[in-house]
Amino acid sequence: MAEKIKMNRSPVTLKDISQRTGYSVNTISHALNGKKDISDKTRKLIAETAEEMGYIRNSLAGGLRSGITGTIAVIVSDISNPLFGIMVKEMEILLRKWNVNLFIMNTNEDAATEEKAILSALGHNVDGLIICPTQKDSDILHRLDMEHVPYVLLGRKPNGESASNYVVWDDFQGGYEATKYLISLGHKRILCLSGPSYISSAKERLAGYHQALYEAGIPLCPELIHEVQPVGEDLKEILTDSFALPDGFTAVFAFSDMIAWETIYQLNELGKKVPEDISVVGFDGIQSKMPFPCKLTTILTPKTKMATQVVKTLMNLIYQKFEAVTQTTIPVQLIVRDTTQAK
Amino acid sequence: MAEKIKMNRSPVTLKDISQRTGYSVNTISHALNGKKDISDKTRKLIAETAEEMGYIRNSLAGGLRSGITGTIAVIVSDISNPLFGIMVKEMEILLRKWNVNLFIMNTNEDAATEEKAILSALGHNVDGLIICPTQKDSDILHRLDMEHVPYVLLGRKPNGESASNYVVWDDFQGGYEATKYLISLGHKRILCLSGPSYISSAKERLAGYHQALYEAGIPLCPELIHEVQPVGEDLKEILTDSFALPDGFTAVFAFSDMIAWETIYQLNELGKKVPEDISVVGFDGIQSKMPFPCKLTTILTPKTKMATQVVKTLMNLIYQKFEAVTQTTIPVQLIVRDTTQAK
DNA sequence: AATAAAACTGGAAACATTTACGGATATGGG
DNA sequence: CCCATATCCGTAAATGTTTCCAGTTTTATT
Repeated sequence: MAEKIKMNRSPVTLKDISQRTGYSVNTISHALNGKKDISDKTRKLIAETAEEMGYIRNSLAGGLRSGITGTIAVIVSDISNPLFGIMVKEMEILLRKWNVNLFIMNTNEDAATEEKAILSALGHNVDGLIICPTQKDSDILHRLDMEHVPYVLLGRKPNGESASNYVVWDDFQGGYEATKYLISLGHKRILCLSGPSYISSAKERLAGYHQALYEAGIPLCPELIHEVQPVGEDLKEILTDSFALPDGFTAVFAFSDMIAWETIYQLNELGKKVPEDISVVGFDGIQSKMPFPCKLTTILTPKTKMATQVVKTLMNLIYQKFEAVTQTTIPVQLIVRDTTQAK
Repeated sequence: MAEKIKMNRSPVTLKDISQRTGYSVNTISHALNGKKDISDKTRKLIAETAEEMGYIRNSLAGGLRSGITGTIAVIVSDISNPLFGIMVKEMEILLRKWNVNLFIMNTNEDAATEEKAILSALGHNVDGLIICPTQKDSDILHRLDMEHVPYVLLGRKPNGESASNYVVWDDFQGGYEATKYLISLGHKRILCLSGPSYISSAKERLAGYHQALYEAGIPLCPELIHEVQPVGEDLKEILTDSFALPDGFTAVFAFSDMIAWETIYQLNELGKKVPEDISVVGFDGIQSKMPFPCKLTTILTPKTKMATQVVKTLMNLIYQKFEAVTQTTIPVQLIVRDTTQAK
């Protein structure tokens, strides 16, 4: 952070209002904040003068003294991912009602960036954090625990036996239902395009996939399970290789809509039609909030509900000091559309 | 903002480091900030002690005294719109290098919300703002001018003769090229799905549309020009009505990719094929950053360039006090893909 | 060895607000 | 009329940092 050449605002302060009205700075503060015993007449006069003079409360000074800054940091992997965009928007609108402002930070799934972001947030004395953790082991969350900073994990459960508060979707259920549905359509060779195994949601979706296969008595084929990158260049190769397997594959379960779309695109490039040749199921249901022409069969994850629940949990932690651990799992829903059909 | 029950952090302060090392608070501050003459030995010792004690600079206190908070507010209509998501992400990553944090705020294209957001940002003493203004007349930008708060407009030019700094795409060029291209394919009845006329970018795109028609000697049909809402329920009606016109239409120029996608979807619902029956051109080129299966012909607006330029302009304003007005127009590019064909 | 300059460090004020505490005036009941 | 209580308001300390001003020690130069 370079050096700013000179201060350019000279905002009106409580002192200014004090001089104008004749009341003490203290009284002004109390009047504006509804504290203490101030006569209605005085309160009204002060409020009007403040308004007239264009007073804006200085959150830095207030926060410094009181410990409440009215700020929350939201730390996600990638705000340009509509999944996060939708939720962050929802949160921001909710929080504005309480005059709480949002810092937004991207980790890019990098642990060092995550740590830097969290420390920076702490330096700004945020009242709390909402974090979609990278889960590449880092002890930064422990630090938050140590310092008793309220935070809620978004979409991913903590590693190990941590008692962090979190809100997640039912990823196991989603993996299970997606796979079971494909099986019900007669598919047996289901390519699974998973996420990194250290991320809890990917782990659970994969467990759901396993469970569905197991219940249907279909043998598990490790060569049909791949970890792909968010926007993977390796996808084409995976598809080509999988077609070359002895039994090939007839369906794809992708762990995000982004991956599903990319898969459909690559399948087209390879001359395969969806759903005639290959069925594809996604995960997220981003489409439900955005009008894309391609109607993807997917697992719908309720994003508004998630955003609301996360905010509610955090506000409880901060303001009610509701110390009990709150861990919420939100059910998901299979949405059948146009990218799947019976084999 | 409710009341927080009690302070829960007791962070290590300069005073703590002072007591541990025996140096004055003043010296600690200077050592950590590279100011004044501090011996390398002392500086190193202080830095190590700070590190060891887990010191985090309190930006509130620092900002209060120095006037520099290391925060910037980004105010857009809708962070869940990937167009903004992509740019905000880019900005955040750029600014993190200077240890600058981003407040994100949604206006939802509402002037009152915009004003509230900006005032809130001022209360947090942001060093500057990046604003995609609603342009529904409000004098809030004047206030920023009055108070000499650095800000840069994003994607929209100021109303009237304001001397605001801005970075925009060449919307006129985009509107012109999109229309000209459709004309070159033999289209004469081009439905124009515009945005609100009080928004500068929409105005300019429409002017480009006019110009292209004019140059080609094609008469302007007011009934082919419609203002549509971001995610409009009225779209279906517009399309149906337009088909019912004496000469109908054979092509659509949509002012955003979102609208283009929605249009294609609705056209399919109406039994029309794209591009066989109707050609569609979008605006934004969101697809270029996201792998959707539908390859839309569109006007590509360089988003990374925009984000970089906005940040650069703002940083100049804040730190170099570069008072001259900076107004940048970034060229756009027609990308021909699969939703257009000759008539 | 004297003197100037450079290197190094501290004290205290300032930023704008909140809060703990206490003082003053008015109201009401006995 | 007196005391208790409620109502209304002010003083001063506190938050953690930066900055102004100044002081002391060390090094370099003649």
